[in-house]
Amino acid sequence: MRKTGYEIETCDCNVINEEIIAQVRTKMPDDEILLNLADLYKVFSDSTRVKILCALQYSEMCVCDIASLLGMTKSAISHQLRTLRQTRLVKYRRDGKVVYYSLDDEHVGNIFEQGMLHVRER
Amino acid sequence: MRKTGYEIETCDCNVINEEIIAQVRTKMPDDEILLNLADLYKVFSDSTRVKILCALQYSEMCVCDIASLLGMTKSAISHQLRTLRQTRLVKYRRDGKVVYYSLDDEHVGNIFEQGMLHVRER
DNA sequence: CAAACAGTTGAACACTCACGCAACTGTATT
DNA sequence: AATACAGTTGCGTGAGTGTTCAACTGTTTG
Repeated sequence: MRKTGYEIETCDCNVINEEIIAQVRTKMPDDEILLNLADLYKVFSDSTRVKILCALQYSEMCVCDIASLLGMTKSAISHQLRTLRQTRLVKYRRDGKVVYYSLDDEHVGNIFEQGMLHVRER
Repeated sequence: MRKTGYEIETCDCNVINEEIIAQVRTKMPDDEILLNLADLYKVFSDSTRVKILCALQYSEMCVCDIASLLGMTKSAISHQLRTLRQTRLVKYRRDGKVVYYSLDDEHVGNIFEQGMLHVRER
């Protein structure tokens, strides 16, 4: 995230359509909501995480198997799973030494679908 | 994006559930599709771009007015509009000196909706 | 207890990127 | 032609981030 804190309320230009600005401003969701929205999409903006989430749609999987499936190290996968855990998109269960991950959000599939509609069209 | 080119096909661990890996692999979409999907969400992963797209849902707007609405410079807005143009999420029309931007993709609203469902829940 | 192994974590590094600045283009007005 | 102004763009910068490496935790097995 870039904009840390200070939020300048000025801009370097004149307003052209004051009414439109006022109208749009009343209709816009709160800043915080839009910020959370951007943060959610940030999770989906890395191809490794997308692949992990996509794989988990079909089956719960352990770290080793995900790493093998994607041809990456356990460490790299574990780091990304941490992000997915923190945003509560995945959950896990332990079975001996093995940790199995699975989806923890019924929206993941829907979010993918909407994106796919856009991607497949071009 | 990190993974530039070389795509190592090995991982540092043993496979635990070979069958599951094989099954999931057949069901997964092509790598390229998932990469494009991540790139699409990357556009939505910045709060400035989210705000711009959100504002344009209610009305077409010129650069000055968007800058005024968001309290940012014309330059910053113009930079982000460039990204949105390149991904064909917005289009523009010129009216004298003023350039009006508007949404160029009927999926934007749907993508927002799915994200909102997730965001509002916690 | 020791060895083996699945998984996690912190530091370091390379790379990406949003923003402001300043210089520029293009259009309208006088 | 000159001025004014909306918008764009290249550059520099500071902040963020995905991966690797190495050291670690936790569990199982001999």
